[in-house]
Parts: sequence; C-alpha cells; structure tokens
Amino acid sequence: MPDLAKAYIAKDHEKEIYNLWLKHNAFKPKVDSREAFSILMPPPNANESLHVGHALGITVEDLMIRYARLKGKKTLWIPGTDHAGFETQVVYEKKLQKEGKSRFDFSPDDLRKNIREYVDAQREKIISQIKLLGASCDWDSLYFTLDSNIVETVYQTYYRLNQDKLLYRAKKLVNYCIKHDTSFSDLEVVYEDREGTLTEIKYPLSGQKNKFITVATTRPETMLGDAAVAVNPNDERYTNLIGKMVNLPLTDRRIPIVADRAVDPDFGTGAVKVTPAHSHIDYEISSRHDLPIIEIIDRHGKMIGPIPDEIKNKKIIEAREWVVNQLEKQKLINKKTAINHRVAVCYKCGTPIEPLMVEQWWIKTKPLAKRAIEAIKTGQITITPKESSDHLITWLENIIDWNISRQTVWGIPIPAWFKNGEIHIGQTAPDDSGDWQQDKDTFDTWFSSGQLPFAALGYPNDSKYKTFFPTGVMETARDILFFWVGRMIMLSLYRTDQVPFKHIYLHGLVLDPYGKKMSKSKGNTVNPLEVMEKSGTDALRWGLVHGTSAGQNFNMTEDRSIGGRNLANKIWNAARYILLISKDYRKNQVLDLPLQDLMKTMDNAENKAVLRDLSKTINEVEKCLDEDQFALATDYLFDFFWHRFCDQYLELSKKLISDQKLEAETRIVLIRTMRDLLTMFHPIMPFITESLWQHFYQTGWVENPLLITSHWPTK
RNA sequence: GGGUAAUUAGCUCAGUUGGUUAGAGCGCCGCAUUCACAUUGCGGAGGUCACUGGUUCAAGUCCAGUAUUGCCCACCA
Repeated sequence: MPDLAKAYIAKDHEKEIYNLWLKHNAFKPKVDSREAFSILMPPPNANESLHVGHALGITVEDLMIRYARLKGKKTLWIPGTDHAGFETQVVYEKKLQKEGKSRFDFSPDDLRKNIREYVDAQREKIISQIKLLGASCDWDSLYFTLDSNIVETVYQTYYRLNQDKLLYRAKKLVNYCIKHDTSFSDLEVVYEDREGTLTEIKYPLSGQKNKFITVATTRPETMLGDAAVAVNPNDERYTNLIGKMVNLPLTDRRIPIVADRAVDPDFGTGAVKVTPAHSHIDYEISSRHDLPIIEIIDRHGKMIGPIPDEIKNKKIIEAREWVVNQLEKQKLINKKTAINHRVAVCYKCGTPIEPLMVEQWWIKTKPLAKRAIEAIKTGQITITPKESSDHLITWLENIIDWNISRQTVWGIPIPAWFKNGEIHIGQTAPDDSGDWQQDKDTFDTWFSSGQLPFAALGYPNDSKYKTFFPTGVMETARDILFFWVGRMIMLSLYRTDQVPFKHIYLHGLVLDPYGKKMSKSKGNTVNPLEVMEKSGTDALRWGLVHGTSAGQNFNMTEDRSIGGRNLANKIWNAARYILLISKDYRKNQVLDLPLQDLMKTMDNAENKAVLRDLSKTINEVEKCLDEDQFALATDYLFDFFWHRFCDQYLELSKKLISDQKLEAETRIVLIRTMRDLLTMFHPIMPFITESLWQHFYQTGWVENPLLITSHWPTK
C-alpha cells in the first residue's frame, strides 16, 4: 500500500479519480430490471462560464444521482447545453459592440453562422467545468438544444399544436423591446420604479366652446393614437359626459367618451386617454367598446401613422417634446407633476417595453395548463419546497396565451411560410414558385427547452426514452419555475401523455456573505472555480449543501468551503490512521455482515455501541436523503463522523486494540465504520471518498473496485 | 393590492408528527503539541427562540394577530 500524505490535497487526486470513473464507464447506466432513476441536467447557456448557481445545481443533482446509484437503481443523468436564443444573441451583440461592429453589419444568415461558430467554440468550456465539479453524468448522452433530433421534436409539437387548433397567428398587442427588436412573452417583462412626468391634457368637448375633459398621462405623444377617453361609470363628475365626443387636439379626429370599469377615479383626473395600439389596458378597454386601433409607433420606436408631418419617423422622445410644445401653445396643458411609477422594461437592457401590434405565433395555453394543474393536484408531480406547488398552480390557473415567436436570428427557425396573406406550415415551401417567404422569426427558447425532458431522451423511439421517461426529478433554480418547469409539464403532458418528471427540487439563490444578490457589476460573486482550486471540489460541494435549507436562499461564505476542506482532511486522516495501524489485517468475512449481525459478534460494549450508532446514522441519513433534506443529512453525518467516531471511538480504540482479546474485533469495527462512512459521504464528497476507497480496495478490505458503483451500507 | 417564506448565540443556520437542562459551524476566551489530523484536541463564555394573545399537563414547535425583512404574482394610466 502506498503511503498516504499527511494532509489531503484535493488537486492531487481529483483529475485522476474522475478519469478512473470515466475509464470504468461508471456514469453509464447498466440497463437491466432494476428501478430506473434519471435526471435531465438543466442545460447551462453554451456561452456561459460556470457560476456558483450552476455549481449548486450540479452538486445537488450529482448528490441525488450518486445516492440513487448506490441504492442500486439504474441511473441516467443527461447533460446538455442550451443555445439560449435571445440571451446568446445579446451576449454576441455585446461582443460585436466591443469590436466596433453591430448585428446590422451582417446578413441574418451570416450572423447566424457567426454565432454558431462562437457558441461551438464556447461550449467545451462549460462542459469541462462541469466535469471539474465531479458530475457523474453520461457524457455519451450529451445534448445541445439545436441538435437535429431535438429541433425535429420541436417542429412536430408545433405541427401538432396547429392540427389541434391550439396554435394561431394573430396581430395582437405584444411586449416589444425596440432596442433588441423583438417581442417577448409576459414573463420576460420586468417592472421598475422610474421617475416620470404626469401631464394633464385638456381635450375640448365637441360642439361646446371652452369646455374640456382633462386626462392625465405619462405618455403625451401617444395621444395621437387615442381612440377614446374613458371614465369610471360610477364617477359622478363625468356621468353627464359619457357618450359625448371630444375633438382630439393636433388631429382632425373626434373620439368618444366611454365608461369603463378599468378606470380608477382616484388616479390623476379620473379621466384617461385610450390608446389601444400602445397600452395593454387600453387595448382591453377598446375591445369592450369596439374602438379602432390606431398604430403610431413602429418596431424601431419611430412615429408613424395618421400624425402631423413634423414628427413623422421621429423618435418617441422627440415626438413627446413636440406634442407637449404644441399643446402648450394651444393652452391645452393643465399641469405637469413629477410621478414615481412602475414601468415595464426589457429584462435584459432596461429599455421601456413598447406594447405594439405585431403579428406573432400564439399558443392557447388554457387547455395545456388544465392537465398540468391536474397532474400537480393529484400528486403525480411533487415539489420541494412544497409551497411551490401552490405558486405553480396559481400561475397555471391564470395563464394567458403564449407568444412563442421572437424576432431574433439565433434560435430555431419557425417552420412556416407566407405568400400574400396565405400561411403554410411546414419545413419547406408548398411549391417552388419562389413566391413563398419563410418566416424570419425563431421560437422562444422556452418553447423548445420546455420539451427537453422527452426531446433529449429521444422521444418517441429511443431506448433511453422508453427506459428513463418520465425522469425521476427535475432539479433547477427556483426563479425559472414558470419560465421552464411549468412549460415542461404542459408540453410533456401534451406530447407524451406523461408527466416529464415525478418530482421537482428547487434550489434557492446563492447570495453573497451579506445576503445580497451576487452580480458581476457589484463584484461580490464567489467564483466556484477559484474555490475548487483553493480548497478542493469536495470542499466546495460541502459548502454549498451543508447548513442550507431546501429551496431557501443562502449566503455563500468562504468559511463554508473551509469547513468542507477541514472535513475532507479529517476524513483523510481518520482513514489514513486506520490504514496505517491495520495494513497487515486481512479481510475476515465477518466484515460484510449486516450491522445487526456484526454487532452480535462483538464482545466489547464500546464496539457494540459504535456500531449501533453507525446503524442509527445510516437510518437518519437515508431518511433525510429520501426526503430532500440534504443539509440535515450532512449534519447527521458530520456529527457522527467527527464527534462520535473520531473524537470518542477512535481515541478509545487505541486502548482496545492493545488488548489482545479485543484487537481483531476492534479492527473490524474501525474498518467497517470507516467504509460505511466513506459510502455515505460519497454523494456529497465523491473525490476524497473514492480516493480512499482505492486504498481500501488495494488493501483487500472491499470487494468493489469502485465506490461510485458500490452499494449503500447494509444495516 | 394578492401570495409566500423567514425572524433561535456576535455571525451563518439546524431543531421533521408538541415531551428532561434549546444545538452545530464559524468567531471569541483558557489549556494542550513528538502519540491519524493544528485544516487538531479538551474545556469555557454567550440565547426572554421577533412581539402579543390562545390551545395544552407540557409550546422554539400548534392556532390567531402584530411588526420587520426577503422573494413571487398583478400593476398605476
């Protein structure tokens, strides 16, 4: 047996151990009659570098899959990377910007090709970083979300939605970012408190001199697209004006005053201008009163439509100044007040969202959501933490139709063709007349990633799909519960009639030591690669799990991983000591007896007692791991190992072992307890435990050459 | 506005069907060093379990309310 170094230096072992696992195909599922357990790895964006959020997710997933493997299940963990359509395009545009270029310098085809090359070059990086974390996933199953089989499945879903009349193309009001030139779904819009000006404008009543109705707005320029003025039906100030007309200033149009329940009489003047083409609430009001929709802003934020020539094609902000000036000249501005209000903005660049009328592909989500709700309510899918079930159900119950088209080049092209208002759905044009134009849009990334559980497993014919679907658990970040998890459930039930996973485990946010969100701009990020380099991967993994709570955010401090490093060193030295004093001990079959039986062979009460406590610990750890209580499991393990085994028993064993009558059984207790501890520590600290297992194996104390494919302790 | 979670030692947090004297890690104080490990050991200080009320023989734990903080959803024209 080679001598063990006095201290455990993680760097000296990790690479070798990972290669050992790879060499033995330890991550590959052995397909037999055992119970199946699979996890789909949430694919990190192909252009990203590993951050601490990934590290947490991968640690927990690896922990679950290693535990299942030790418990004798056939396991498959499928890794992948995400093309992440819009997000990647934004990153690439930033890169272009640094080079003094923009996306408009390239044709869409060239741009797509360039991003593809960029992503292909980046992809290897994050994959190698995932390997550093010790991820025991089946690399032969590695997927990329633009793989042809996945794209094909996505297309089939699109066709089927069309056949089932759940897909439609419509020009409706959508959330549009004029900077990125794409629409979004409701989920990609965030709200921010912004300073603004509330301008009160007097609209002259038709046929009545010097009589006005005053509206309040933060967007004066949109008055040019007004279709009505609305007041609350119960607002006595305006009851006599309902049904009357006003002359819309700066235009020659006359618009009605309507009564609508959406108007809050206590806000502003209690009268509101209605601009159906550029406000969601106004769009709703207009549909209730059959008002015309007048578009005055285009996709680039330029003024269009029936507006004065002076501002045609001008930017929104210029138009605003012009409109306010003109109104002031006509003495139609009542007053202007500063206001702090919530503004819908693009979640990437903070540009205010412009609601615009754009033709998009929509999915009718209500019928899909209904089945998802049922699956959750009947317990076909369970969630940790449990309160997330209600969040998900509430979201599904209030779901609105989903805009699945994006005006980005990087993504899965939508298989649809247009010719003079005709629409053809399919990958190729219906004829080669050359009149058909392919849809230039791409799918919302979440539409394709929402199908990954079955798409990445090779639905419908692949043996992986047949063996491992539905997957056992979906482990992912809490903040994509609606974006991703909800959509996976809906689309999976729709396509496969099965839930995509039986259980969901949501991890919280990793915060900085002071409980603040980590962000690159704040400079308060913890770089997992640095922690791994400094303290070791096992130490990082321990630090991410120990002392945290399922689904709750937690503060990441360096101390957490230092604690993990110290623990690794302690494990190393306990095992090293046992190896040193017993290196000539040859295995006795008694060693493998179930603990209950092994205990009966012991003469000494202390030896019996430590085995009894070991058995208790196995029970506790098992129960915790079965219930997603990973941190609590590490608590039990830590306490038994450090205090009960090392501090008490190991010291005591030094006396016992010098007693000739007790020597043999004491060695057995030491070896057996350490062996079972290595096994239980393995899911959370795979490298050091496997490394020591190798020494146990070479000494002849264990049968299985690899801990990773060994089995959970027998009680 | 609606929802949800958190509030326990200086700090970060456990405490799972209510049950002796409320725990851990880190930090702090004292002692110990050829004996697996100083990335260590032994010992110690430190808590009105946010607050108010209720249920109970018994409440950190269950119920109601209050406060503070975080997050999610809706959204202000």
